[in-house]
Amino acid sequence: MNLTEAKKQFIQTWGTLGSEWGINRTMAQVHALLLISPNALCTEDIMEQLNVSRGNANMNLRELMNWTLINKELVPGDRKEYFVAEKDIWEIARIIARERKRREIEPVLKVLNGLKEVEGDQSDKEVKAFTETVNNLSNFVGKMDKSVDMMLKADENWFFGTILKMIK
Amino acid sequence: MNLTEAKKQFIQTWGTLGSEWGINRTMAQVHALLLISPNALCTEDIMEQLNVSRGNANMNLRELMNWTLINKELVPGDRKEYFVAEKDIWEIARIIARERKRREIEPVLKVLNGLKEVEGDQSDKEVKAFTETVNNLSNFVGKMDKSVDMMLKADENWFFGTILKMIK
DNA sequence: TTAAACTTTCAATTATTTCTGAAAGTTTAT
DNA sequence: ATAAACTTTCAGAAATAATTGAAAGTTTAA
Repeated sequence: MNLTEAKKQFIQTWGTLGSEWGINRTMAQVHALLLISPNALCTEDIMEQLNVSRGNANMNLRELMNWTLINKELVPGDRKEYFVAEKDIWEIARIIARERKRREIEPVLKVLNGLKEVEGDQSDKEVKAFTETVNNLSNFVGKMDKSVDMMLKADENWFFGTILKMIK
Repeated sequence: MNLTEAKKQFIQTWGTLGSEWGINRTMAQVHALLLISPNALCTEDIMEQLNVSRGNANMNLRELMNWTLINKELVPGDRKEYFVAEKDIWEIARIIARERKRREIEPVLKVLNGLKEVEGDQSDKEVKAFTETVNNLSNFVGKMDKSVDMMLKADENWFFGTILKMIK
């Protein structure tokens, strides 16, 4: 397979994975494009290569900056903004873990903890089933949260080294 | 907070989390409803409690069965089908991990491995950047895949015991 | 200043996903 | 057989999400 075809397939695959994970497809595609690009790209480049409008390109670049998955890069003698992606996969994984923890895990944990204090008689089976599920979930999600914290502090080799060692 | 209000909030929160993870909101809500229900519910119950149509209820129940997150339960002397959710959170986590691995990780891994064989001169920086990213990603996703395999075999206490011990 | 170069915004459009509900299909009891 | 009880299907409707593109906003150089 030639490079042009391979790039296309890579960008497409990453975009599909993105939507399956609740991430805007174009955002994932812009990220993919920058991931495999040896040099920084400007908005025009992205519009051209992905066939998207200026507004769309701008919006998704901004969002990728929010996630800190990409950075602006200034090219001397040029007024345009150029963008480069963080290339270290472990660093990317940490950024995504950190953001999803903040946006998803933490708010849910907060709600679950609030729901532990539902009033009612524990001999009522409705109440019992509810509190049991909420307690179990809150306990589980709490452990997930702590596990992500650990991963955020860890070094890649040590992390996978330890995890994969368990399998034996 | 009273039970009715708490239930509503729980179902709503779970539904929102579902959409953030690329899962149909109603499917997540049906799951939530069954998770906190002490007894099996029939399609009518779900239509009523979630205010959804028969078609919608049926479709999402079927999909939850596909995931094996819920099971049919027969009530003697009744022709209707009743549904119960798996309540063990660790088992639920394993089911979700297993399904997402199958639907998302494995296909991506396959594509990435295919893309390793892109033809072209490694002294071309475009080719070099592409193969480097693809190789790093493929390596990383491969480790993720193996980690999920391990989790699928593991016992909850041992798993979190080991993971959380690392944090110290 | 000011005008060119560039970025951001946002109302309107388009695309995608989800939902409805009635009809068709299936099963069971008699 | 057949009719009642129940489940599934699916074309069209509704809801949601993403995209466009032109106008407004901002920055820079001279």
